[in-house]
Amino acid sequence: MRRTREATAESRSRVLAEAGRLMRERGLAGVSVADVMAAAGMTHGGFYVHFPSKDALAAAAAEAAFDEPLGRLKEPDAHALARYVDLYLSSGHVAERGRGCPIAGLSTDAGRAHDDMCAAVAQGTRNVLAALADRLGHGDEAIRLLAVLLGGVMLARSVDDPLMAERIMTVLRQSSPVVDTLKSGCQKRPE
Amino acid sequence: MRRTREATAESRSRVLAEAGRLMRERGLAGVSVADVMAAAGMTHGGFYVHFPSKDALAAAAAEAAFDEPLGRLKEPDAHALARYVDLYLSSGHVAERGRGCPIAGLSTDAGRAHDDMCAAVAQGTRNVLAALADRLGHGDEAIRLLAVLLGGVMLARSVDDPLMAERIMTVLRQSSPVVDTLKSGCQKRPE
DNA sequence: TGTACATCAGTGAACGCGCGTTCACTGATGTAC
DNA sequence: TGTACATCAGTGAACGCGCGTTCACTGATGTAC
Repeated sequence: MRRTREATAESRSRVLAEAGRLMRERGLAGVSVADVMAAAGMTHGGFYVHFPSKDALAAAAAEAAFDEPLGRLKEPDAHALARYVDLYLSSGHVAERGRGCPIAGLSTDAGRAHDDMCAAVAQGTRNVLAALADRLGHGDEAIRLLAVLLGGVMLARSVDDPLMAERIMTVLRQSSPVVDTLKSGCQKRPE
Repeated sequence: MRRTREATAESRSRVLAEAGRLMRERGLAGVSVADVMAAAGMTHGGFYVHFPSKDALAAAAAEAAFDEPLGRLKEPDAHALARYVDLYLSSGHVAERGRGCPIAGLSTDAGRAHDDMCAAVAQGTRNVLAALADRLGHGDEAIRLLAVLLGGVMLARSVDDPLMAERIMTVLRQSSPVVDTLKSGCQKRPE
């Protein structure tokens, strides 16, 4: 049955959010259109009202998945970057792939997917780098910081052991590159 | 028709090598048993002579994929670590996923796969960390170095732009953490 | 060493299942008057 | 504002395709004598 325009928009948002979560958890190929629709509280037939294909959903969901981290990085107060780094290098981030960094959760799949999803993740990644560079006042520092964060979480997930993951997070939080970067970041944007 | 024992072993090796390459390029779900067998010069029916299931192949291929990088890290001469880092932070490594680091190419899939592949990648990752720690004389330094390497290649692949990838590689090669780590590595094992 | 037979690596057709996509249908919403 | 009709979001069955796996078969290899 037909829904209100508002309800339709909410349906589409739920589909996007659940797709973003499930894709990060199970991978694009590991999630079916029916899975996503069921998670959003619908049946699979209605999917094509919202998206022309599964590939189009993947691209839109990948783009949408960057909204949350980019929003956090652009919060006006001075500690936004420190919070971002603390949350990134946390055991919770290692465990909760579905709600974690979309670069860590989607970039491997994006490289193998159709052009639209690949472009969405590439643009999102550049946006995160740009937001970090804005905070740090230096593009090279943004690259250094994001490499450590991304590599740290990938490494901690790869070892598949909570204790080892915690150690990796601790070492990287204490490591000079991250701390130095954060210090210089706070110096540049003390507001 | 039956083959010699040697030919059978070579067939199995070819299947493992091609599976490792294709899985890193296209992902586990993106490669069919028939694809792997065709790449190894056979038809799909013979697959089950060598492996009981596709999952078992994934685990065996993941384990085998670590042989090459671990071998390079354990070469006796003093520059093995420097060569490993130079090759890791190179544009060629960003582009050639099929022959690149198995952590970068397989860990995302491993986290979603059955236990055997997950365990194989986890063990391989720990072995790489141990080999780096042996070279550097310090486990924490191994974590810091591998995080930068892994994160750098993931980031360069994610932006999907050869020029940006080259910039990321250059920044990380010049960055103090990697260079410092290498310096201390050479000091500890000058032999 | 030579011979006869059993073994088994690899072939290619077939099966069954799940998935992306399509489609006829439903009934509440939106709109024209 | 109220009414009649057109629209369309969502349902659930169906289709076709690809994939993992099985199986009967082939013929060269390995082995027992």
